[in-house]
Amino acid sequence: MRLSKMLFVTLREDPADAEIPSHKLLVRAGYIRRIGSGIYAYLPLMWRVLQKVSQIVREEMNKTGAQECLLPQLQPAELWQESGRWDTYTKAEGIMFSLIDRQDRQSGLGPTHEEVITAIARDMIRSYRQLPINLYQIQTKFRDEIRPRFGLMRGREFIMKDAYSFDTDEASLKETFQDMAQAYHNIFTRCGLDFRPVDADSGAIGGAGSQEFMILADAGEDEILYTENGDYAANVEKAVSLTTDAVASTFTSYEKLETPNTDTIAKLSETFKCSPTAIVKNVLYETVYDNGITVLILVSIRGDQDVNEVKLYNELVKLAPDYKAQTIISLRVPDTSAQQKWCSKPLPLGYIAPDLADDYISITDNVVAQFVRMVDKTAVELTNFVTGANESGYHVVGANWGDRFILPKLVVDVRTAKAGERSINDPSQILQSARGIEAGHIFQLGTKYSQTMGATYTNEQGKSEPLWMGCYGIGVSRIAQAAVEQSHDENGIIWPVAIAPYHAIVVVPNINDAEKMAVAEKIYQELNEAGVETLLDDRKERAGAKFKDSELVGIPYRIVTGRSLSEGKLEVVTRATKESQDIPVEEVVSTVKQWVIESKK
RNA sequence: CGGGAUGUAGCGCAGCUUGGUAGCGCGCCUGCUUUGGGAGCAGGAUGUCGCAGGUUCAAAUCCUGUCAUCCCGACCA
Repeated sequence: MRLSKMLFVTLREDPADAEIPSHKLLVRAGYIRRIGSGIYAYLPLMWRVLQKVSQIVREEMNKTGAQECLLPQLQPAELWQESGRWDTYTKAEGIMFSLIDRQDRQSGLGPTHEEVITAIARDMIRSYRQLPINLYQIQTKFRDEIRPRFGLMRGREFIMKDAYSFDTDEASLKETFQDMAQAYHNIFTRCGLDFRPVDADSGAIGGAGSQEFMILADAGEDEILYTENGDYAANVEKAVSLTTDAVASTFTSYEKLETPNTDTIAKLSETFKCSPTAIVKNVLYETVYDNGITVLILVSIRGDQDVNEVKLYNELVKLAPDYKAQTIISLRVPDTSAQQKWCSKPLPLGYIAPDLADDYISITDNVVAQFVRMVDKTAVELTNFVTGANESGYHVVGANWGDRFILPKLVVDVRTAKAGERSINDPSQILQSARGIEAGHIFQLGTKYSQTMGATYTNEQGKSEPLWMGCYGIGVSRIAQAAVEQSHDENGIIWPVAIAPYHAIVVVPNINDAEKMAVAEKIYQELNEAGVETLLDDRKERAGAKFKDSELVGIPYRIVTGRSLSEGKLEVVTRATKESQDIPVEEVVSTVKQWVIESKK
């Protein structure tokens, strides 16, 4: 491709609406343009990158025996009502765009395709002889993100590969899951990315084991904890660790003491000169289930620990049947205005004890009149601990479970693991922290969808069994931007060769020099014929501008028909290392071709 | 949805306090010169000042409403 003919517009200044380097660079280098909030046009250069990524994904998926197909984006509401996800996905804070057509039919734009694929499986899979089978597609997905941001990182419309597997039983599903984990490993490696697979929370999609593939970058929205020896890696939402030991309490007898202005753990530990690990902190949460019932939760946890809201969320989902609900709509620490809706009298904030009386909750419709009391494992073993006295300005010391306080029946793990703590797999390993961009997520769904939607097969004994399902996503457009986030410098993008829009660019410093132009044309042609995807910068620009652009756009190899041509040589520059070398004209094509082949290994 | 901010030329911004009929840089077009690190000179084109009301002789500027976008939070397969 000749740049003079290409839709190629670069910007000298950062766009005002971009925050992170990858977003700024993709816009500046002419890869993407914003059309609406969270909606982007993929311009010619970007489309080539996306196709490169897609092709790698496709090849690795095909290698596992998975089959490509294309599913509808416009999906009837009935399908989602069947699986029970219509309300969760469209209600209040839902993420599905929904619409009503002229026949008054309700549909949604697919944020994911479990329902569609399960319906197909229900219709088409009859026998164990057809299993296992794995179907995938690469296409645009829609999510009504509350707050799109960072360009393609969190868009409302984005490209994703999603695969759905069907197996006869759990063991077979686990094998498929392992195959996918390996395929993902291959995909990210081939894309030239620095990544890490981590244990993950399954979130709203449900299911058992799940693994995320994180592309490491400081701008990542997720924190991951891992050990140096690679034994353990998990999203902080899911991570577990060995806590530091509690320092024994110095109090020996139960006492209520006046403690004015000590409404935080820090102040309390200062006042009593005691370790935060000798304190039981009681945190109040408010959750709303999908049937409108509000429940107040009191979590007791060791003073130095923080509540992990994802873990807490999962514990509360388990309680949903108790309230005749299916799932949770919201979970938060209630602010003053939220408290007013159910509080019968002012809460002793900062001084709450595990036995805060239920009569703080006024009797109202849709609000459960008792607190759900939970204790985190870190607080269970504490003795003679310090905690609130349920009265502003007072704490109690020397308290014990089973004595002054009843140990809540719900003993749970809802603490946030932190860097610096010991690994559960190998206590000699200390957890490290890194930021990551979630670019892939694989789930073992089990029979959740097949059961609710009646997708069954007949086994060898002639008995009808639900299909065992797995689902496997990869953010194709997200990978493309994450690659830039991970690999750029002050001059622009540095694409890994495998996903660069072009491998090489031939720059002619002065197109008026007929001889140099002729050599450039020839090299350009020969490179393309040799399979090196090459651009020719034949624009009527000065050399400086062309060099700047080639660096901004991030093409791996630049070939310049310049001064050294008088000695029969061309200057070849590697974008990533800035290394420059003069290579005899007749060797340039074979050399660059070899570099491209090498760099893809 | 809560908090904060911004909408003026293709892009980045000034002008608004104190109303007087719109400007700068980059980009774009033409010509000449220049030609290996975002060139110089000369000339030129481009605006419903987000939208709708209102106040006023007069509104980019003041008032009211509304829409959009971005940031922080909540949320997020």
